[in-house]
Amino acid sequence: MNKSVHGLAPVRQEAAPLRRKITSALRRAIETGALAPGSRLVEKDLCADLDVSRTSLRESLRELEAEGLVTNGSKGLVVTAISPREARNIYAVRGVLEGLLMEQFAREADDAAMARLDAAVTELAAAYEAGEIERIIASKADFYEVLCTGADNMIVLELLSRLNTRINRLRFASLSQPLRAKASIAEIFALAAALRRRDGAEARRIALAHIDAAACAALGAVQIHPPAEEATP
Amino acid sequence: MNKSVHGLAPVRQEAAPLRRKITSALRRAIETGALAPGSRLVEKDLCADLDVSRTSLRESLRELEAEGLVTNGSKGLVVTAISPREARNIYAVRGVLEGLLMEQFAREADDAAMARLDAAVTELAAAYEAGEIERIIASKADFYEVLCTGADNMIVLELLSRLNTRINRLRFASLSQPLRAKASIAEIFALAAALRRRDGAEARRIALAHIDAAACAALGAVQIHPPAEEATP
DNA sequence: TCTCATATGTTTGTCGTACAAACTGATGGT
DNA sequence: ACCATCAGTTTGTACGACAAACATATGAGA
Repeated sequence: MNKSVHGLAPVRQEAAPLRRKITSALRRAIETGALAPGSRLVEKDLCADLDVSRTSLRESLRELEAEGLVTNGSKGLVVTAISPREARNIYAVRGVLEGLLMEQFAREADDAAMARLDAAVTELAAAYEAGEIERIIASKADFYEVLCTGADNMIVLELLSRLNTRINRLRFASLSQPLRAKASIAEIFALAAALRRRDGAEARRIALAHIDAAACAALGAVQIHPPAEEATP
Repeated sequence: MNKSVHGLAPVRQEAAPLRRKITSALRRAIETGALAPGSRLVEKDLCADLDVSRTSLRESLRELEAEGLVTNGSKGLVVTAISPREARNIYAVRGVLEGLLMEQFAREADDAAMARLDAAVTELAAAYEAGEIERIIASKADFYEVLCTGADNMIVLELLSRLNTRINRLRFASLSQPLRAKASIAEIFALAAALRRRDGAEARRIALAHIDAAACAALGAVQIHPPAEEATP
């Protein structure tokens, strides 16, 4: 997508409509837990807090509703709570999506994509090293962006982003374990190496293991991807 | 979810908010092609057509935007056009999601789920037989609902629904081929048989083949799931 | 005192209007 | 034929209004 021959990053969107900022603000609040799962979202209060009109606020709430971050229960809008089962399913889905992504990237990525991958991996490793959770999440988003662009599969990017917003609260938990961080770096490097070798199957295996580990860290679950996943004769 | 011991279907939501009806109406219009891909969505016109206020209409548009059915280009809102590449990716993603779904269902479904599956398959086959496209799509939605409920994975249901709204226009094309219909019935029965045997791997293989065939019918593409998909040593 | 019904307040869903800013297209001068 | 200005359209945002659904408090009666 980025056809620039220079290393210029695209200019950031300065003039985002107000409702996007509202949506982002609320999304962040939900992800960080400032708005706890299950808590009610009262329009009047949110308008007062954010100092915006109800019109714009409601449009933002519709977006969040469509994203699944808030739910329209019988008692009005509440922040969606994710059950352990749902979390497990999200990790399982991420597994198959990332598996697909790895194989597509290994098959289709061009040299520019590989170069971008290296840069993204380096940055991600630095972020893990630094231990700054916000930065890790941002770097990881970039990392996926690079992967999906290289694989030319924006559908996966969209779905993964959507899933990630839901489990970012859990990720805060798993990412704050320093032990995991060390292991994660190694896994990411191994992943990149496999991709550079264009070994999609191996990359997929590493990605699955990576997600499993993250899921365990986040959920304390034992097995997210049971043996059946591998049983292809 | 449906714990009723009788065969009672849940009561339909009578008092849906107006904006839901608006959203549904627009979604249908897009799916059927009444609103063609690329065509502009002018708020004032839509308000006039649907006879609703701009406030409610705009909330609906935000939902559709979050669903990816409409896109906010530089020239205002337009109906999202799906490129062949995107369509291929959607089919590929459906493949891995349904693969996961099959294995989960085979592993976790209880007797009630199996019974519901049989009913759904019978209905789906009847729909194919009758050749009524609307009915096929509705039955297939039911079919997935049964599968996801049995697999206890609502996340997949949500993602598949989202993907399906995007490619329903293509499905109109592929489903109208009577030859495909015959083959589809056989595939669906084989799928159900494998699930009843709890043979997740086989069910997954059939599902992949089914999607491949559908994709070919819709896109004229040759291969959506290349060999790498099977290459698990 | 406990219970129920009524009154009161709060929240949501919908509408209409308004207006600034961005964008579009038309008009007209050179 | 080209450009500049002007008017119309479209979007983004805000406000105020009101009915209906819902919640809460209040008070009457058992």
